[in-house]
Amino acid sequence: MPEPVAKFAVTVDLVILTVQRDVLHVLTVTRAVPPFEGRAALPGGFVHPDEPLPAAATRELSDETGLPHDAGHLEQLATYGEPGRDPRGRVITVAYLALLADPPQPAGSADWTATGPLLADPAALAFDHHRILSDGVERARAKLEYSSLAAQFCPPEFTIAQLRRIYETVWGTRLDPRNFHRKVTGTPGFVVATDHHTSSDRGRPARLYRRGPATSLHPPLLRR
Amino acid sequence: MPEPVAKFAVTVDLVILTVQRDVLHVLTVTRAVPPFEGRAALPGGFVHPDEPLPAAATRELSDETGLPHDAGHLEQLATYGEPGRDPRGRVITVAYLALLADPPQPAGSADWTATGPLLADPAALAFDHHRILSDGVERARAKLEYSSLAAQFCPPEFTIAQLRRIYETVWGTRLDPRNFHRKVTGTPGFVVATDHHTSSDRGRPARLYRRGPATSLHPPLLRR
DNA sequence: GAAATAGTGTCTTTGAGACAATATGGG
DNA sequence: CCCATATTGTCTCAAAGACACTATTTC
Repeated sequence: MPEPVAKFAVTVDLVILTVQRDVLHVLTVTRAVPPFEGRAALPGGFVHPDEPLPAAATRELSDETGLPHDAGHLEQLATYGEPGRDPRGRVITVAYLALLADPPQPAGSADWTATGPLLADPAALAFDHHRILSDGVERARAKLEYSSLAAQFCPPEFTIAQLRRIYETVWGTRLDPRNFHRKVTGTPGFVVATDHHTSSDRGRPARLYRRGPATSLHPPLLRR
Repeated sequence: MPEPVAKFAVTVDLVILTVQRDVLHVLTVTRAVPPFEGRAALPGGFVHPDEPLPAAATRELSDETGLPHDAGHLEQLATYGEPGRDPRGRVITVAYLALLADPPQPAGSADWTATGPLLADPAALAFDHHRILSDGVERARAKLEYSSLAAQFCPPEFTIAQLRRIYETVWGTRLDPRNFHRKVTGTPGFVVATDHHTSSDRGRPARLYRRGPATSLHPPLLRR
């Protein structure tokens, strides 16, 4: 006796993070219709019938940012399916985490929002998006420790100080510039030196680096 | 113009790991019907209409093992939804990872299978379960480094040597018993000493410990 | 030259790894 | 006693953190 198989609406929601002016920002959209009309929410949308989940995430990402499909870093975060998380009915959402370097100003009702106030107020975002954002930010924080992901927040060429400010912004800590420099340049494959330098606004010009081939950091760069 | 919302069958699949006789095992079921009839698969089942995802995972876990709902460790692993991963149609599965200490022999067609051969042969398991198992084992391996999860593979009271063999089994490495002992007993909250001892089969009797309150390890216990 | 930032060198401390030495049970 | 395993101690090395010092730019 085969029991009837329940079917569910499935969406993809995106936590798209970037660092702007030394503040961690997330892309939000303002909801134009109930429920949560006028409230900020994470961008997302329904998965198409024959669409792979990563394809849906990539599609939403470029729709919302206007960036090409291969821009930045994208990984699956987690899946949220509490009955009642959407007042309209049962919706299961697969959340993805994206990290971008200096993306363009988005079109439509989308905008970059500082994560600080959103994390402090559990009701600032619609649905259970506060929880999803919290999980996304925590994942990003944790991965900076043992992966080279921080460089995904930087443009193709960047200084060690820029990379350090990424860590300081995401972690909310201070790092010793000198020890950080030694650690980063001493980890094989993390960054690759170019022969370009910044035209310094103040102080000695800094060498520019590119992302190296390494994906994981051994030993890790631990938070205090 | 609201586009029609596609609906999907959603299942929960389980990677249930345990260590038996110094070998990492996973719970598998033998499929009784096509597709993949007679092939081993991870246990799982459809999510009920108003059932939270963790509830579905817990339900499947106790159905398959006969264990109470609060036994062992259970966490969400990842979600797999490739069109075509199930030949019968589009099915999205939310995979969970469970870690158990000396569970009972399961009933029905379920059985404990050594992970080694399953990981070596991508076609040993039905569907995309090879990928799911690989991800689950890799998650467990990684989490042993920076969490106290290894103790979840141990009975309520265990020796440091038992705990060490968990690490050696899951990682496939050798660890120095003396350095491991210092590290584990020196990490606050990882293990708590009891005043019980083993009745030694050979050698000096070992003190028995319980799981401590700590959940994360700082600094981590890194693989070589 | 003064100020600012980049980058190097050095010392101290912490913790991992190697391994000797000691403790305590069973034959 | 001998053997095996548990547990402690000691030494060495690698890497993190503190911080003096040098380098190179703008003003």
